[in-house]
Amino acid sequence: MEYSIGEFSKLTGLGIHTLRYYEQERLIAPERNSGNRRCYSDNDLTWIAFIKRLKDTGMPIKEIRHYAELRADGDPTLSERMEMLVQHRQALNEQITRLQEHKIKLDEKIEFYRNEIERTQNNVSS
Amino acid sequence: MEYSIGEFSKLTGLGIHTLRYYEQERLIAPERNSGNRRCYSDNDLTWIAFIKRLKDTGMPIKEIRHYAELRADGDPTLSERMEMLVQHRQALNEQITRLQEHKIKLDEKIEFYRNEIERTQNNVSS
DNA sequence: TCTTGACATAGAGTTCACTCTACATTGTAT
DNA sequence: ATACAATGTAGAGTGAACTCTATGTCAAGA
Repeated sequence: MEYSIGEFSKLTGLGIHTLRYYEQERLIAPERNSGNRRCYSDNDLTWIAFIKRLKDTGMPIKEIRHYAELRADGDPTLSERMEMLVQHRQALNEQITRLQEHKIKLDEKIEFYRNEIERTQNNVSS
Repeated sequence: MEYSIGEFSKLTGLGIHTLRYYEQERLIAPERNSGNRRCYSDNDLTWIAFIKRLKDTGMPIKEIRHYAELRADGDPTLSERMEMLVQHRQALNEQITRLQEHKIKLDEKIEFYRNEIERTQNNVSS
C-alpha cells in the first residue's frame, strides 16, 4: 500500500509538519508521485515505528539520522548498525536501572509523607 | 555547613549558571550573607538532590516549581505534595514499563541483526 | 595600594525538536 | 469550469532548559 502524507500522518500519529521535518532531517525519504506528492509505503510505516522506539528511548535525531544513513547503504553496514543498537541497548539498560532506583526513593518519600500527614493530623486532633 | 555558589556547584554537579537559573525559576532560595553572596545550606543540598531526582524522572521545571512553592508553605501542604508525588510515581511506573517493552523489542532487533550478519558472511565465503 | 578572582545582575544566545505561517500548486467534487 | 481541500516549499516562531556574555562589586593576598 501507498499513503499520502495525510493518511500516513494518521497511521503513525505524527503530525504532517513533523513528517516533513523528519524528511528534512533525513530520517526518512518517501517516494514522490507524478505531482511531486509524497508517497509513503508500508516499509516506511515499520521504519517510522522503529524511529519512534529509538526516540522514546532517548536517542537524539542526529543519531537516528546516522542510523538511517547506514540503513540506506544496505547490507555492508549491517554490523555497524548492530553496533549502534548494542550501544543503545546498554544506555537503555542503564536508564531503566536508574529509573528503578528513583522509583524506590520516591516510594520511600511517599511513605515518609504518609507518616508526616498522620503525625500532623494527630497533633491537630489532640 | 554553608557553601558559596562555587562550592555548592561542585557539591551538586550543577553549574553556577544553572544554580542561578534554578533560583530565578524559584526552585531554590538560598540565603544571602552580608555582601549579598548566596549562602547555600545542607538543607539546600538534600533539596537539590531531590530536584535532580524529579528532573531525571521527567518532571518539568514548572511542576518542580509548584512543588517547591508548596514545600515553602510547610505542613499545611503536606497532603497536596504527597498527591503530586503519587501522581508522579504513576507516571514513572508507566515510563519504566514502556522502556522495558522497548528493551525487549530492541533485543529482538539485535538478534535479527546477528542472524543477518551471519547470513551475509556465509554468502561471501561460499 | 593594587590586582586578582569569585561573585553579583541583566539580558542575550544556544540547542533541540518540533510547530506554524505564507504562499503557490495540484487533485477532486459539483 | 470552478471552488475547495490537500499538498508543496521556504522560512519563521515556540518552549524548554540551560549556557554564556557584559558589566559591575567586593574581599583577600602580594
